[in-house]
Amino acid sequence: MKFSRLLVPTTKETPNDATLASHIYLIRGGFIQSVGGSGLYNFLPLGKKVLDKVRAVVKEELDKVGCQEVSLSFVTPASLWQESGRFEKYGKELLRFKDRKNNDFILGPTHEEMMVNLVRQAVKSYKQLPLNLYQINLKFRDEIRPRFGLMRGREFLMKDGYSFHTSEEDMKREFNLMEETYKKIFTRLGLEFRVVEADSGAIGGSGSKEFMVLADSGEDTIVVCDKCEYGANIEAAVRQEKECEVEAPEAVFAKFHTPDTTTIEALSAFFHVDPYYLVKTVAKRALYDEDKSEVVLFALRGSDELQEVKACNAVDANDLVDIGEEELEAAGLVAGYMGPTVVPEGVRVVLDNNLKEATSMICGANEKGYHLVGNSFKGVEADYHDLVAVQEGDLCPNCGAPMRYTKGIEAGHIFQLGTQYSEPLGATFLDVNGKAKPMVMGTYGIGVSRLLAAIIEQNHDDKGCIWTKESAPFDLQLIVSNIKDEEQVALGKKLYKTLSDKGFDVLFDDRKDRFGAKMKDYELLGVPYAVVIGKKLQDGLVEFVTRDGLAKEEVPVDAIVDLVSQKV
RNA sequence: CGGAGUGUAGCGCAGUCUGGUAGCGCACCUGGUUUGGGACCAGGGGGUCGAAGGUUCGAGUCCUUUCACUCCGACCA
Repeated sequence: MKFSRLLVPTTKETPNDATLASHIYLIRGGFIQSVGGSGLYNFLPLGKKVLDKVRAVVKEELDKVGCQEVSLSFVTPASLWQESGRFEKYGKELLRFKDRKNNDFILGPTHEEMMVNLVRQAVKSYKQLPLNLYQINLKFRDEIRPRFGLMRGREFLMKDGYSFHTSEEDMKREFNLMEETYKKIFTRLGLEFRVVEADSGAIGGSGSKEFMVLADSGEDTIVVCDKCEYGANIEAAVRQEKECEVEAPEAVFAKFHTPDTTTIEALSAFFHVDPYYLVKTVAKRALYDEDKSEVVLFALRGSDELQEVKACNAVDANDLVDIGEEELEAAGLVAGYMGPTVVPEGVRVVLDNNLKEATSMICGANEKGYHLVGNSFKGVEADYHDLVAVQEGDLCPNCGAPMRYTKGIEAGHIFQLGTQYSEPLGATFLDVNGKAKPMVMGTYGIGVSRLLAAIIEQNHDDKGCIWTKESAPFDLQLIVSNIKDEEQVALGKKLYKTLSDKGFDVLFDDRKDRFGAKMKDYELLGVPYAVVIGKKLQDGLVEFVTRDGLAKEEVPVDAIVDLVSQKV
C-alpha cells in the first residue's frame, strides 16, 4: 500500500477527552474516529485492518478446535428476553426500542437467548451434541459512562461463543478446552496475560474465569500469587484463613460505655485491642427484582474489608447501595454502633466465614455509645458467607505464599453456565432413553475491539503504538526520506515491489512530506519494522529500524532484502 | 441517577464578565522556496456561535427553557 493513497488522518494534537495511551494513539494514529463522543467510533482503514487481523487469529484458533461460526441478527425481539427473564433484569444498559408496529426490540448486549433459540429449533437429539457455536459481531451496551476509547465503548466487537452438552462433565471438558484455546489466542497476539478466577456477574452460572491482559491502566484489580499459578479477580479472590499474632483479649460478656467511638480505629484504640478482634458491621440496601429491597448488615472482622460483589452475591441481590443516616434510623439501626448480635426486626444479617468459631469479639450494641465485649460465635447458627476483600500480603489459598495486587484489562471471560438458560427457554434434547433433558451450556467471550486497546496499553512508548507481529497493520514500513531525490525514489519503488512480491505487507511512504514528519508518523502508527532510504544511500546504505526500542541499523542496499526476510 | 464543567470552522481553543463587522493555532486548497526529526513565505476556502423562545435599534455575549457532551463515584467484553 502506498501511504499517499491511504486514508490515515494522523494528528499532532491529542483529543481532550483521551487520557489512556491506547485511546490517544488510536485516535492520533488515524485508526479510529470518534462519532460525536458518547462511546461510538468509526474504524478507519488502518483500524479496520488491525481489527480484522485480531479477529482472524480468534477465528483460526476457534475453528481449529471444532467451533463453528454463525452470525445472529443484531436486532433481537424482546420476547426472547422476556422468556429468559432478563428483559426486566438486565437494567438500563439494555437498549430497548419499538418498531413501527409497536413491538419491543432490543439491541443485543450478549446473545445467550438468541443462540439458545437457534439451537432449540435445530437440535433435538443427543446425537447432535456437543456443539460449540460462536459469532464475532457487534454488541451494544448502553454503558452508564462510556470512556477510554475502545476500552469501554457502547458499541463494540465481541466474540461470543456458546457450547451445548448432554452432561456437566462434557461441558467442563469443553470449558477447559476453551481455556487452552484462549491462552493460544492471547499468546499469538503477543499479550502478557493471566487467567484468573472470577465473579460470574450478570451472565450467571458457576465456575468462571477471566483472561486479564496485564496493564497498569486496567480497570480491574486482580490478586496474584507469584509462587504458584493462583490468580483471581478481587471480586472472587480467596485467601488462607488469617491468624492473628496478638493474643485475644480476655473478657467476659459485658456491655461497655464507649462514647464517640464510631470507627474501628477509635474502638481499637479505646480497648487497646487489635482490629482482628472487633466486628465491623456494614449496612447496605440490597435491591431485588420488582423494586423490592431490604436492609442487610454484613459483619466481618475489623481487620478485613468488605468485598461488595461477594456481599451482593451472598444475598442474591441485583445490586447493593449505600444507606443514608436517616434510612438507618428508620430501620432501627444506630450508625457507628451497629452489631450483628443485636438487630431490629426486618434487618437481615450475613456473617463472614471468618467469624465462625470466633471468640472474644467486640461489637456494637446498636445503642448510642455502647459496645458489647466478650462475644463468641462458637456454635452460633447464622448465615455465613465469604465476604472479605483479599488484601495485599494475604496468603495464597493454594501454596501459602503472600499475594499481591496487580491491574488487568478483562479481555476474555469464560463461564460454566449449566442449565440456567436452557431450562427457562426450553432448550432440551432427547437422551439415549428418549427422555427430554435441558442442555448443559458454557459461554465464552472475547472483547475483540477491546483487544486493540489492550494491545496498545501493553505495547506503546511515549511516541506511539508498537503493534505485535500478529496484530500489526503492516509487516514493514518503507520510507523514502526525500521524494525529490530520484535515486531514493527509484530504490524505494524497487524494494517495494521486491518485498511485496515476497509476500510482505509493506506500507510505502511515498509522500511529499519531510523526513521528520514521516518518522513521527512511523513511530505513531507503530508498524514493527521500517526501512529508511535516506542520505546514506550515497554510500550504498539504508537504515533498518525496529519499532520496539527504535534501534537503527545501517545496512548495505544489496543486503536489505535478506535482512528483512530474516527478521520480519 | 448524584456532584462539577463545557458546547464558537474537521480538531484544539480565545471572545461571553462590560451587547456594536466572527477570531487564533493545527489541518485543508493555490503558488514558490525547503527535504535526516512534525519547515518557511505569500495568497485562499471553510461558521445557522448546540437548539428554541425572549429582552434590545442591535445578542456568540443578557434572561428563560431545552438538548448534547466531558470529568469524578456504582457496570462490563
